[in-house]
Amino acid sequence: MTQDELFKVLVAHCKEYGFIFPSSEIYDGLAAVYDYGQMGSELKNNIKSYWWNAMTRLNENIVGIDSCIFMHPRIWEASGHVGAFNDPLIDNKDSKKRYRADVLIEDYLGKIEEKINKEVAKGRKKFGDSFNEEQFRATNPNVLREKAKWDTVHDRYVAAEKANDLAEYKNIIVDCGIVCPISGTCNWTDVRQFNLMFSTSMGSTSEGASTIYLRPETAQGIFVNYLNVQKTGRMKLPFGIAQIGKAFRNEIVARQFIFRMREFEQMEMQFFIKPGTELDWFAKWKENRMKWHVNLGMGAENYRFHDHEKLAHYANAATDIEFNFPFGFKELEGVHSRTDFDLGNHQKFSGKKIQYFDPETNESYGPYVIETSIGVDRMVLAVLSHAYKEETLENGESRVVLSIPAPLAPVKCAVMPLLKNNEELVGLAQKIMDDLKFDFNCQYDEKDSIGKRYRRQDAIGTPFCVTVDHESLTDGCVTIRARGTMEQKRVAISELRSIIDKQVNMNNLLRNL
RNA sequence: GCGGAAAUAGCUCAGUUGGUAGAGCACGACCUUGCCAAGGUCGGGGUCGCGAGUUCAAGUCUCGUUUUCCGCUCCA
Repeated sequence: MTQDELFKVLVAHCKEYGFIFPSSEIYDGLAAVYDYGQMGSELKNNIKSYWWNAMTRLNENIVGIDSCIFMHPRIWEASGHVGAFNDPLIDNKDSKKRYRADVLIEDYLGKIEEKINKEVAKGRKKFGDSFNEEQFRATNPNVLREKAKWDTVHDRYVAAEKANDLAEYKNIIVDCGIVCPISGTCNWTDVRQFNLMFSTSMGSTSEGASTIYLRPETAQGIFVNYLNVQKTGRMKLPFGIAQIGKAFRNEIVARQFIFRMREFEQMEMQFFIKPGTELDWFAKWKENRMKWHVNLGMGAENYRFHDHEKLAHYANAATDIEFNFPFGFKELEGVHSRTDFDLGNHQKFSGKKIQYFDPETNESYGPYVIETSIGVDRMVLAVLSHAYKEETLENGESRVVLSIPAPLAPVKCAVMPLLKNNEELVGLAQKIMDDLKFDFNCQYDEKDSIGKRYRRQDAIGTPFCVTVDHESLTDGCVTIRARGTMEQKRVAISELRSIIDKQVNMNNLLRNL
């Protein structure tokens, strides 16, 4: 099976066994939005819990918050999202190429400048030492003609930009005869604005309403609460704030199942530090985060760092932790050194002083930030795509098994009576179920043959199956069967809890960090 | 967003030159069954993605639309 086929089969498996459904499916679905089903939400919760506890419990200087999706609109100006996420785009209908309309016009203006410069150079050559550039520019007809053209276009461009007049952008492009460099034609679509942020309005009356955005990242909720947390938590640098929450991006193309969705969930931690120490902390968090991933036991060879050569406007160091998905190594988590870009801008835009008074040096400064940011949905996909296996058994039959790391598995244990028409077996199985359900997510199943029930549990990644037979009624023992090896052992009912706990308890994972 | 392909039962699919929708698996009930799925009997389930049009008649032809997949594009 190719990786491509594997991916398709995985998507089907996710739907069939209640992990992930297309959103609004009975209404034909909604593009690039997916819902988590009864199994998927358990898996997702377990992943979040592994991250949250690793951050907030294992680090005394990291605390968690839960900020809102709605935030003051000015926050997105301060963060740079309003500027950077708003591009006027235009397509050439012949070459099918897409351009930024403003860039096309600026390039055109640049070409006119080039022409003028050429004329000036010609004049300089012609007149030699007696050349007076100012006078030449003011009198030469060729220069004057080009300069007039430049002025007209530039004025229109500036006005259009100021008024955000998309139709005028297109008029300028058409009027100037700007052509697509690929097709050479002037066959353009209308200019459209692609704002990656979703917006809605707050206020119940239309005249009193203001536009607010659904957050495109959770990080800003942490930055705007920096002062609150630092003061009320009596936090001293270095310290971190962790958060798990939904974010929304109106992606032009959202595809690859839950890898790129329009509504997604992030787990972000912003670590505040003294300026100048950022590269040390950056290296430390890189290592720390990689350890968290590898600790799940899905194979160190399936992860790699991808250091950014080209840095975003806010960063002075950045790396991705990539995972070997069925469609190749792709970003799973980002670790960024964000300098004081965010806090500094919030200080500027809000007018509130956002500084840290360092009691050791008696000086005040704006903290620097190391960010770790991981997509929960990508993490779910990483776990599922790694876990999915089709095995051929010794007897020639095949089984589908999800080798999900046991602490992350949605169901930890299935309890089943060997026969369903026996009141005693059913009664004992239910008694065991009632006992274990306080410690683990358990499933009771009495339908179909025992082998079939085992396969059903394999397909959702349940680490243990417990089977009650006639002997159990007298000897107090049951058969426990392991997902990975399919091996069965006879154990005392009283030991069940500790046997299962050993494998599925998340604290054992955390202890290895 | 552009181009191409696809959409029939929960799943995988069949359905002839247009003539009132089928199979296997799955699902439910009962029987059978002593540990790695698919034994028996009976049963439920589809306005063929949605909306128009052509036609005496549309799952089938035409147009539109939605969703998915592939390629391009985009991804501070």
